[in-house]
Amino acid sequence: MEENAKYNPNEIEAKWQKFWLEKGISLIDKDDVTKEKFYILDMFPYPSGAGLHMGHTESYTASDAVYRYKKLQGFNVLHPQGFDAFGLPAENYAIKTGISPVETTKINIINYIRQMQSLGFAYDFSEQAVTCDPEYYKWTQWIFGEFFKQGLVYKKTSKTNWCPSCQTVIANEQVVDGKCERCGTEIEQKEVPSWFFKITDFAEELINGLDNVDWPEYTKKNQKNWIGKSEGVTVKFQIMPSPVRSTGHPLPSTGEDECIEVFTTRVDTIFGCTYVVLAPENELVSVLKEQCENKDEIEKYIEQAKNKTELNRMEAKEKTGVELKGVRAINPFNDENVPVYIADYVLASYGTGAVMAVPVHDERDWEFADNHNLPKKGVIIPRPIKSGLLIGDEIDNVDESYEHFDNYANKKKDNIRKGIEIFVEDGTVIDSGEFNKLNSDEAREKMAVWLEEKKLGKKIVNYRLRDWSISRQRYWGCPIPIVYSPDGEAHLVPEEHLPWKLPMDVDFVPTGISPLAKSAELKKRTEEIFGAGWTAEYDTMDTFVDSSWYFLRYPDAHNDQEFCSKERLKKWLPVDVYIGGAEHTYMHLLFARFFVKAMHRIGILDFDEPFLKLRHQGMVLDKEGKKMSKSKGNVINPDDMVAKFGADSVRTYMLFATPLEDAVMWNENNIVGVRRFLEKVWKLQYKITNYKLQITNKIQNPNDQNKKLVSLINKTIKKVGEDIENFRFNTAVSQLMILVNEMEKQTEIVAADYEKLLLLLASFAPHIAEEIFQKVLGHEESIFLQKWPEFEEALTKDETINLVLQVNGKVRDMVSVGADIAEEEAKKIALVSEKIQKHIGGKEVKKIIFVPGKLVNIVI
RNA sequence: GCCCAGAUGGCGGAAUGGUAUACGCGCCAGUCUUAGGAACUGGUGGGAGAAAUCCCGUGGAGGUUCGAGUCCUCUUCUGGGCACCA
Repeated sequence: MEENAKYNPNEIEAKWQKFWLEKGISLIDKDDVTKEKFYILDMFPYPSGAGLHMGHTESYTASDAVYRYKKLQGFNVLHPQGFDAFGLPAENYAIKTGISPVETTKINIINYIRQMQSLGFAYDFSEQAVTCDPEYYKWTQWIFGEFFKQGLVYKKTSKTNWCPSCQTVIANEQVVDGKCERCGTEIEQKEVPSWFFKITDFAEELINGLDNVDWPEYTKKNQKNWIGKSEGVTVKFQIMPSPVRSTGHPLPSTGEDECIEVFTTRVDTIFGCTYVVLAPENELVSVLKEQCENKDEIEKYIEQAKNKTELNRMEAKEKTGVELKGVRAINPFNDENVPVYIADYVLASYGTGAVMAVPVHDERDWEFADNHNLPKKGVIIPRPIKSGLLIGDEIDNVDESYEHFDNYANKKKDNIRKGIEIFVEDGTVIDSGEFNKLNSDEAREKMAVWLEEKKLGKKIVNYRLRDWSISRQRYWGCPIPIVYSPDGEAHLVPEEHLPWKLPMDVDFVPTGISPLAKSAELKKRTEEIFGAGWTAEYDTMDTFVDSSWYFLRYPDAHNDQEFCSKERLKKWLPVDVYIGGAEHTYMHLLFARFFVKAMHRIGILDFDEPFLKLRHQGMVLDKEGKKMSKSKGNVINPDDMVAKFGADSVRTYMLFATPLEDAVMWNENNIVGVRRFLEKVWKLQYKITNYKLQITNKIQNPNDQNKKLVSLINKTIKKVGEDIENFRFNTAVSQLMILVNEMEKQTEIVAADYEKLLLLLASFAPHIAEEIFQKVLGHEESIFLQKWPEFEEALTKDETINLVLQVNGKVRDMVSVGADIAEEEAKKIALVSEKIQKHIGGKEVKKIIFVPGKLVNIVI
């Protein structure tokens, strides 16, 4: 070993990457029963032409660190990677250049794998999941088939979001700000036939399952909000002819069933209802308008509403609407008749497509009432509060109870009652007959019972979640395995014909018709198998379908009999840790959970949550904290960073800069810190007492001089392990820095200690650890086949501590004492301290607090 | 508007209710060097002071506590998400 051999990352990194590959260090025996399994999963990337971005780099570094740590701990760790390879960008590129997506995808995947290996990510690439590979999508189609057989798939024509640029339908969940998530074009409304997955069937399970997984709380909350459960009641408002009806003709007879059924979560406010609103699309409107004197006006409004996209309706500043003049509705609770409106702020798709409007207790109704000069009436008032206690329940007369409170509360109550002030919270019910004095929640319960007894309504649960539309009029996706008989009936493509392959003879240019419709190969194949006149489904699947089950494939990716063997499924699933971006808080995670729950219900899986533990990585921003984007020209390429600083430095900096879930500002000036740290680790090799020293886990004759080091090593082993378990990589790295700084101060270090350092470092900076382990310490085996070092709990504790002496909570002195100092002894020491005495200043000591191992606080 | 997350030195950040600012960057001084850089050593929250030392300090205002960056209430600002869901 030359004394002045420099740390040259580019040289050693390439060398060890080759070594690991050749020795198959990252390959695992998936049927090994001798070790406990651990499945750590990354969100697989879309293989774009731009290559891996820094966001991937961060989360894959984190998962790679966990992988290496778990492996050293003796687990059999599955750490797979694949590619979400279907999708629009490849198709758009094909439209532009004429190069087939098959080709570009292949090239991009090779590039991605090269980049991942250059960063030292230890993926087992022998079993990948590549969604555009027929070997993979055969099983996407098979699962679709199972869902189909179980009635979890259906086809319907509906008003859907149409992207004029992509020439395709997209799901509600994929509309961002009313624009296409992928291309940014404004979405239009269009009637398109589409296949749906019945995800709404699983709404309740999708909410409940969240209780059993270790996910960030905000992710769970977001999933729940997305599903949007709301409990309420339906109420039937009987329709009656308007007393102001001017045509003179009698109304067509309205049977008892001729009702407007509204949905509300706030039935406690129903005595304040001053009008009823129907969505323009509500079926009743077409009947009711016939009896209205302003039929033309109504029809015009319906027409307008139809042409508006959902976005326009939502964005409209003013709440528009038209009264159905000639119709009134009777509030079953107080027999009042109120006017009926149609307005597009009411959505046909939610609830019953009709609402009762209570302006004083709902902001939207308030606004609409203002615009149309409708009356307002308040029936819920804030609960009287006295001395912090709710006393509303104890009071017989609500008015009287207010006399005890200040004018503000009194005035507020009056304003609400008169309809001058809005109040949307729960409170106490007034002016509501037999329901007076109840709290909102009690009133809701009693009113629901009242409705159900009289058969005027019932409790129902509503979800915001809608079924998942999966049809796409695109080429580069998984073909939907459906064929149509000449009479137009849909049939599942039988399993023996799977994979139902994507034809190759296709013109990509979008015309609004699915590209597959133009394939002669597909037509020929369909007719040969099924008979003349049969046609194939021309739509392909949403790529979110492909990514909803890929984690089930990894353990057995080459299996052509099953999507995964029963044994491997049982051994490996569910995923222990899943790391990926917070942008998938809604869609991908919800869809993947739906798939697993549906497969569980069918009996294909014996677990019903895919990801036991989930962690998100933050965004990688430029050094000014701005998002990286092509247009800003601030995109950083991982290749350049690896070339400049070395993979180990890039990896370690990624983890050190900030907690995993926080945004990292990529500042090249700061990487020098971890680079210096690695240089220090490198130079420590020249302090080893004897390169050939036998390695043992025992401490070599600890003497007073290295006691501190021994303790520090034990502490570091403990902390780095705990930090990795808890995804606190930043503090793990800083602890290693502290250890290295201490080792540097030693005139010599023993090889055993150095080796421990390397093992702790290996998860973050694998190349330098392997280099020193083999080349300096002379091992002939990879460091990743070793064991995580052990520590002794007793040695992690300091023998002496700095006992903090406080007066009234302020630090006044500090003395070095034994860590196990007793209370009496500590108090005695505190009281004899000159500084403490000075601050006591002869005053009476009221109390002395002692915190073992920490401090004494004297209270005067 | 609603929901979620956050606010700590010049900067990234650390801190089971118990020494606020670990670790790193930057900066200052020194050693070395023809010089620059690199490397190494020491210093580095603000204020007063020759010093000992004292006072103030975790967005703001209150509160709980012997003791609050940490817990509670209100508030301001920033970031992210959702958007008429009755």
